[in-house]
Amino acid sequence: MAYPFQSIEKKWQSYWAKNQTFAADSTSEKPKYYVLDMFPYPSGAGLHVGHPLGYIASDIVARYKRNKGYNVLHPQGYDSFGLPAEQYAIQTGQHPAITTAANIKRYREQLDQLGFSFDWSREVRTSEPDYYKWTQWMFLKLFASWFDTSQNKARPIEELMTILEQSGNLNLQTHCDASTPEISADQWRAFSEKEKQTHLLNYRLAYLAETEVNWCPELGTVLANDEVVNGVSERGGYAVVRKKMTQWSMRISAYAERLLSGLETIDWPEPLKEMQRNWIGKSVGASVRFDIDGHQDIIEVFTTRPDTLFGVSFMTLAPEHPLVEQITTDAQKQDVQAYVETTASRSERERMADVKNITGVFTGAYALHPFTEEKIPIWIGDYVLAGYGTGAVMAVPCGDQRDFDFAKHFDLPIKNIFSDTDVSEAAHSEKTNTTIANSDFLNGLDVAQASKEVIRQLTAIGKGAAQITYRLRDAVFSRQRYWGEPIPIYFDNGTPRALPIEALPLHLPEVEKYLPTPEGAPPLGNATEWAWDAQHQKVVSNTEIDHKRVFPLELNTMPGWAGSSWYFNRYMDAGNASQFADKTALDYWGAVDLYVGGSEHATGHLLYARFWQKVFFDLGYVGVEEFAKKLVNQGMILGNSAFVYRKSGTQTFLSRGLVGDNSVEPIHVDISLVDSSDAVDIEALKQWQPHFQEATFELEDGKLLAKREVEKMSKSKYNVVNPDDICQTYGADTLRMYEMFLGPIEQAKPWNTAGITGVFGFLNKFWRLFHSGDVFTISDESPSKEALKALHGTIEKVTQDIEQLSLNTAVSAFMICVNELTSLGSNQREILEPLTILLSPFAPHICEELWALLGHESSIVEAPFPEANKQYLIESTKTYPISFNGKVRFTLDFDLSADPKSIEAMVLADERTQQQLAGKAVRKVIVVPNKIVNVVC
RNA sequence: GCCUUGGUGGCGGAACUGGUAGACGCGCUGGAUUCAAAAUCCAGUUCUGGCAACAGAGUGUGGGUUCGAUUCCCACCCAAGGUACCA
Repeated sequence: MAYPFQSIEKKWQSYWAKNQTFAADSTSEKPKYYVLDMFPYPSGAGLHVGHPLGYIASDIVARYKRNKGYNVLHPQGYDSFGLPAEQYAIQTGQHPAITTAANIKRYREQLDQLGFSFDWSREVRTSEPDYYKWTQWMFLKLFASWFDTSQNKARPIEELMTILEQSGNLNLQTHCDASTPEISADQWRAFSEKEKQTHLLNYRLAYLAETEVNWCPELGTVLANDEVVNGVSERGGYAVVRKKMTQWSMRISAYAERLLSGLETIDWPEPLKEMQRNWIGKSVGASVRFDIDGHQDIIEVFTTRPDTLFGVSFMTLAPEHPLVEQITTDAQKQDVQAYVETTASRSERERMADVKNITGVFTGAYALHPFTEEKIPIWIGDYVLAGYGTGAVMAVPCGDQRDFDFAKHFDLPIKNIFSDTDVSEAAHSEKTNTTIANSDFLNGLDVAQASKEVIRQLTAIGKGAAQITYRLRDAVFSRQRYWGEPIPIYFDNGTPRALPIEALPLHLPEVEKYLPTPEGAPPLGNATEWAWDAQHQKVVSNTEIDHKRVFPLELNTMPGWAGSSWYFNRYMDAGNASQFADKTALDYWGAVDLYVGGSEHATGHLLYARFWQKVFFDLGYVGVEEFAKKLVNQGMILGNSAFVYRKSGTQTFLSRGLVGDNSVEPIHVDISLVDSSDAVDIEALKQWQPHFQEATFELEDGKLLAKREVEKMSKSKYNVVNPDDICQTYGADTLRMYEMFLGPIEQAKPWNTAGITGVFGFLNKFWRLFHSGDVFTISDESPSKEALKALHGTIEKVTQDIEQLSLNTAVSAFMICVNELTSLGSNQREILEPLTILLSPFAPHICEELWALLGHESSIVEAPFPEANKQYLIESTKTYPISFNGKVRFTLDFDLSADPKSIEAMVLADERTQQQLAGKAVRKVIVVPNKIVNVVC
């Protein structure tokens, strides 16, 4: 008989809810611990067994830390703005808020049945006005800030205005748009209000500018760089094209260096840090200015190899480079124009797909070498990207493979500037194994020395300087969608203006259609009530826009990552109506101590959240610069798909062994129709989908065998395992422990329902320790030494394992312990009481029940976590393996208090030693305490 | 190509700073209980040979260091994830 998990789980879940057992207190004297999960998007499909993996791990840590005496914050919420609800709204006209609320209700039911110790009183939903009010508030703070490079931090825009008032921007050190004009204080003062506002957009951390964006026509919106994968949209896989549009952006590039160096201070997985480093893409090198023969203009290039300056044999400009038109000679005009047009007509995707084809064209113009004054032909090539560096490169064929290939293809000279290095077949792109030659004052130097020297000389003649470039681009922040936070901006004669803070939240208006307007404006363009009455400080009907002081409101909404960039701070003081969180609460909870979530957010959410946190740290709103001290990526739980093979063009299905040379298509079938021997239940298959009723089946040994494959869990692959079903059959405690037992949490692993019986059996065995027959029975006698040893060894091991998040081995340790106690017949209170608390983070329901049966009234969350008594772990005698030259030959029992010398003497005195030696001399004896004795002979 | 992580039985996976490799679970085999089944319990299960005691091999491959290597070093192979005309 299985233990009554169903009634137990229901009982304690309602007990916890009723007593607010897990509500955290922000004013505790106890040390704090903040465990956070990445909050889910509540999709319509509900949870499958893969989703709760990370939640279970963090819940174990949360419960453990509570028992360890910490004040634990373990909240949960919903990232509830998002595309699926909006697309459902487009199809059905149902408001996304309704869909979202229904999905959240379902999520909550599923989460509750797993017994998580979330503090639901702090729940957040990014789509609720009392939450997104503060997202909008933060946007306005970003809008009202600029980055001061001299102080390396964000500052309020008013302080910049004071500086401009006093001295213009001539000596200003800031991170601003490349096209920002130089202005003096006089010029600034002479600016009209509109001119001032336009100028300030060059500095604001949230700014409106015409930028080249990733436009996805299918989705009808722009996408951030991290939402574009291989030239298509991450969601849906639709084509993405480059397009110039006026868009809101976040000046995250100002924080490139701090985002990079901050990684050194946080305990995050190395692969994830590496992804962020690559995304930020720091390159150290120099900028070099080349004069153009017969022109006023100069070409500026960025290079990571300034040491190769004397190896330059041509220059290459991106086809979009602004100088292309001006410098092209009449003779080359036609060719150049044709080339520029062809490249412009090609999508990003085509350009990427076709990187092996070398294309380019000569402009007819020449640049002049900064030292030798040599004439260098200027070419155009689409291997140079307009968006990186300066959009121009100095081509050094002997030191860069792409330059080499380009030179070979167009028969341009290849000058060798490396001594004793062959560059006839390929470029020498490594920075090692060579010294510089044929390079005037650089001859004989190595790469590092030469780089340093050439930068010194370039600086001296004013033709270059050391420079650092980052790949990180500013993040586009506008989305042409309905179901997102409205950007709290109105337009005064085309100039963007912040809504006053008191006017927040700026509520989403009702619209009739969730599609873009016929003119192509975002869905908010359909709203009739979407204008700002500045005088009365309220949103009014669009028809009033012509009136004095009524202005159009911004139609774009914020991207999905806006709300998730700061939610961890909101949990600290979720109910606060007057601030995003009180400073006292923020200071008390500080940073997240353990953050659990997927690595797919590496260059999205996790980068943007770090950026926002740094800005609000600079502005003094939060006290820590990195929001999460430690992060763990849980691996995916994969589904075990099943296929049957259909003979091509027929309705005949073959058992997998009969496929042979037949041409077949694999067809997914529902995994519930396939048993553990991979045989398909054909009758059930016919019931499942009608078209199988007319099918014929070719069997082997009377069975239709399916092919198995491990894939991502998804509805369309019919391989989803639902946690509800597992809870029904085995209970939540079994599911929790089994998911942990499956393997290390960082690792991806396939789900296999068959294995769950092991954990289920364990919990039943544990239950039976407390019961004889069906009667609760425990003994008040003193436990045996063996039982105490088993208990304390388990306490020691489990404590270590939880601290290291090695939860699979902790489950194993419990199994060993219970097996041992069962075979000892040990059911003493002194053993079972601590064991119950020890297990409670993993299997909270059964432990609560047993704890109550043990006669305690209060919840076990208040019971102290047991400490291992080391005295029980030390054995007085121990069996040592004795090995000869590393091979174990026999064992001997020793008193552990004996010193190594006497152990050695005993080994040598044993007659088996003499047998093993067979006359050979003993060279030395190695005694490894508690492990092994090795005799070297 | 580059970066990161990893490679251990039929399977998921253990092994602390180098110290008896394969814990724990699944599966499989045999047994007990049962009229029978489910459930439960007991024993066995890396491979090869042997009834057995036992012997030999064995942590992707090849070398090295060491009394002793899954662990450290060198070279290579493979897999997963990330990323790419980034100058």
